[in-house]
Amino acid sequence: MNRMTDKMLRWYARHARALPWRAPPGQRPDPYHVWLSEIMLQQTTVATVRKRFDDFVRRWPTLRALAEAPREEVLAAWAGLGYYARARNLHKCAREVTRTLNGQFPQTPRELKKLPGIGDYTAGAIAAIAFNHPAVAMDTNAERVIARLFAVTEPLPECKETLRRHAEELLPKDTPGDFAQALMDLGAIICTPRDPACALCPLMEDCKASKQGLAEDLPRKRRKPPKPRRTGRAFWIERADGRVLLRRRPEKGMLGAMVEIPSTDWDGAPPPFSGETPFRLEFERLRPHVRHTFTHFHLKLALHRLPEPLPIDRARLLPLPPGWFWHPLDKLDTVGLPTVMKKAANLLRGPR
DNA sequence: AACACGGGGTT
DNA sequence: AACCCAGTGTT
Repeated sequence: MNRMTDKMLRWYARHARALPWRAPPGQRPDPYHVWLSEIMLQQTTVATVRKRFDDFVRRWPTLRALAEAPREEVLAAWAGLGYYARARNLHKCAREVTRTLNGQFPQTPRELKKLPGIGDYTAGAIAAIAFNHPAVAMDTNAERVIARLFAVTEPLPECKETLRRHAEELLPKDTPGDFAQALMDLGAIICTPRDPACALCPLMEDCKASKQGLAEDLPRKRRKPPKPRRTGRAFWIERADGRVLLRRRPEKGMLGAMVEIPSTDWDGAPPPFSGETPFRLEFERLRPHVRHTFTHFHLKLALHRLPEPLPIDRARLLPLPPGWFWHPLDKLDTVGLPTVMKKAANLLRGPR
């Protein structure tokens, strides 16, 4: 076993974080738990996932239970976690594994990668952690730790292959799961993006970047372009019996397949207020806007609502397009609004 | 290789 | 405001 690997594993044995999806020492974790946690953890912090993982497992204790759940319920349970393609793929993957693989996840990265929502990293992580298959799991933690250990100064993403080769040199064939998680915990606790705790690092004397005073500068990354600003309008249409008009978004694109308050497109320039309001109804404008930042743009959402709830008999005359529905206001929290829509609803349902 | 795709936390 | 986070899928 490589000297650095040995130090890493010894450190991990003493400092591993206790996390809900990890098995007690000496036990094999449930592949369903490993898979679910890895999907949730894609671009999402441990603190956020901690709160949601238990909810999911309580509600759907097995892969089969998740596969048999209605898709809307899974999407609603995912609301607020972001990157909603993950939720669509999660449900699709659960059904594929249950139906065509007899409920058993494949054990190799090559086969795992064929499943929806499982890419290079997640395939390696599941194979290593759940099945002890000798694979590396290159996430940003692993990339950072390896880039520093070997002082890789070439920027990401060009150096990805170099980093992977270095990681594979260190990979212990007998305990790949511990290695993957040791790399992650080291990256999360010691080898942090900013102000790494090199003095506490078990690999300090092996780390080329630390010796050169380069640790905090690695890995190098290219700067991201600034986010453009967009605007839109949301329309709150309440009915006299305490329901509000919602709709499901298209399958693909932003917030795909999620529920929203009827809104205009989010362009740079919203249409005039008196223009295309739903059903040509007359709306009042709320003072506060909703500001929300997505991955690649800032959104400023103007909020509109009817002066009075719509009488039932008038509401019945509205020609509801496919995907639109009246939803009880007292059950708004169970419908699964994405965060931007939750912010809007919280303002719209309150007083002016 | 570049881009689309959320949200919350830190600095 | 910029950066970060247990990335994947599409083009």
